[in-house]
Amino acid sequence: MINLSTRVLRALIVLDELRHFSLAAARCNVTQSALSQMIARLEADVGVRLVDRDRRRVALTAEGGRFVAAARRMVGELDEIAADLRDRVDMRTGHVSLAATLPFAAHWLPPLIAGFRRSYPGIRVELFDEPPARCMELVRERRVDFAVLSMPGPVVGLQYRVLFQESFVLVCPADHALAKRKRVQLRDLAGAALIRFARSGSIGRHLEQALRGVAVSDTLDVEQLPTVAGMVAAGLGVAVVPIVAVPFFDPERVAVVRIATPGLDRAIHLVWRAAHALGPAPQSFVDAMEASMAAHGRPPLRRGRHQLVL
Amino acid sequence: MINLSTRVLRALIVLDELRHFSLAAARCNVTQSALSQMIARLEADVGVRLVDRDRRRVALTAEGGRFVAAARRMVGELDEIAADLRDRVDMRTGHVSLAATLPFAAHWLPPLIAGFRRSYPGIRVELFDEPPARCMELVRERRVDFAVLSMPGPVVGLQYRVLFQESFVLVCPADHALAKRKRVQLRDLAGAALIRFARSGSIGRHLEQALRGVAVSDTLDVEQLPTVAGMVAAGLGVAVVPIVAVPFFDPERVAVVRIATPGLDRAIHLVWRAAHALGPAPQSFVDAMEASMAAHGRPPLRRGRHQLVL
DNA sequence: GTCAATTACGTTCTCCGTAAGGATG
DNA sequence: CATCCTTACGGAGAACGTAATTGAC
Repeated sequence: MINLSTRVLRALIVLDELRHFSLAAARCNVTQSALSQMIARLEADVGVRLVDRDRRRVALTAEGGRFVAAARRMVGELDEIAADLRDRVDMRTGHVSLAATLPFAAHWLPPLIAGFRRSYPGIRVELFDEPPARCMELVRERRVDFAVLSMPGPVVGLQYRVLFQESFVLVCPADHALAKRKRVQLRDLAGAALIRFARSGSIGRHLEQALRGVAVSDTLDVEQLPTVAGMVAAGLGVAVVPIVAVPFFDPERVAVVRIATPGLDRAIHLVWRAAHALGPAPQSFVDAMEASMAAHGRPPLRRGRHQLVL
Repeated sequence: MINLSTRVLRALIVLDELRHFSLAAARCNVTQSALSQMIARLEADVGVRLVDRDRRRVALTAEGGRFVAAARRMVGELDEIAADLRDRVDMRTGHVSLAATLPFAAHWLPPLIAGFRRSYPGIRVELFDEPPARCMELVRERRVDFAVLSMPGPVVGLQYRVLFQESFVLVCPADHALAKRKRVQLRDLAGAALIRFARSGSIGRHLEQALRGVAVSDTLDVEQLPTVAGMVAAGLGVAVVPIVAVPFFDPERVAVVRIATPGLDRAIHLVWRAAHALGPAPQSFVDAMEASMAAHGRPPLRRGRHQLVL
């Protein structure tokens, strides 16, 4: 099985173009002697005479002509893939696909993606907004490069690290008794009508534990965050939601109150395939995510036309 | 400009197939350490991580996948051209094209070509029967690999060597006075009606010099050898022709007599491009030509159903 | 004699193998 | 602790450069 280096192929191509050993050698940055040896070795390797060397004139044989044509195709292929990879490293082309749960997908990521696309117009960005379980599936299936969600614990085939600590807030009708408070404790919810959401999911379980022992007056169970937002706005009750969910709530009709109960925060993770490094574009997107959080310690959020500060 | 060897490409392809460094190394007949270094060097060369190495699992990155696809195309191209060249060296495929003047093309070469094609069914043979000047043109234009003809002298761009010495014979009507002779001298043609042919060509000039001083009774000038044959057969006169032309003459009506005048022979040459070696197939054809002459010292010729002996 | 490619030879450098190192399950 | 990839280091061989040689014009 023939082995040869692309340097030899390039040398042959240059020799075919210039038809002159010394000039070709100069262009290849080797001595004329080295070029002569390279071609001689190449001919020995392929077992055919490729170049007719008159002392005065250089020309390829018929076989040399066929070979140099193939050499051009090979070198072209190499240069093409090399340029393609360089483009990807330099972020001129590429692809990022990620999965995230609804609050991230709907309110945090859009401006971030917009900024990323401005920085790297050649990179295609693909976002899947799915429930956490499906997000993890997408990562494992290689459908996405990574996901943003709260991991319940280690999962085979996946690795993760903490992106930030997410805190929870109380959302209540603007005219609710707690609406004017700067901060509340979970036990302050005693007697309130509580809207619980996604009880089967990780948030639901997380909150259920935290609220154990707090005697609420009434509960409504729903799955989707927008439903919670509608209910609170309608005055049906209060809810405890992660802070990234705040933009779902109508600022005119819903108040947001920080919850001071310690230990309520939960970690949001960056999740990607085990044994896989992120490629240049995905890595760069992650960098952008972390940079956007660097100043705040959490994703910056807007509520209505105003930056949300708590 | 990236330089790498096909061995590395093959190694990467095998690694992609087996997804296991140790096994891939074994198949490549190198140690696992060597393979590891090869891949590491390759990654450094192209500037991108190509392989994700979990200690347990090996998988290509997105960039690695693109690169290995290109690697497969490159290696495929190489193997293809290598097989093609091997086929040509081993004479399984190839091409021979030659030019020759009429007598060679019409009577000497056909059986030779037939034998050659039996020996090498994959080789295409192309024969141009043209006048000498056109034959040389064809060689210079690279339309043919070589030609068989009598060179008047050195020509720029062409090189040649003697294939054999061609002698001349007298052809005369079977009832002619000289027909019974075993051999004649040129001066014996005095008083005979002489048919001259191709006076402008090399044969014509060659004979005109030789016949200077011989007082023939009459002359007819024609160009084409078949015309000479028809005239002699019709009893219009005698002619001096190269021995390879004998098969053109009707054995029933024309006698052939050897000419003993010394110095009348002329050399027939193998002519090919200067500064060019013959490829495998043309070289082999030339070998076959020379082998067919080895026993005779000249091309073997048939006249009617019988081998011609003079 | 000059130009241009090959050959000879010494040196450098690449690349492989052995062996130790480190991480993972 | 076993597996499997990486790193370290030493040696063998390939390839390059310098210089002498050959060959053509």
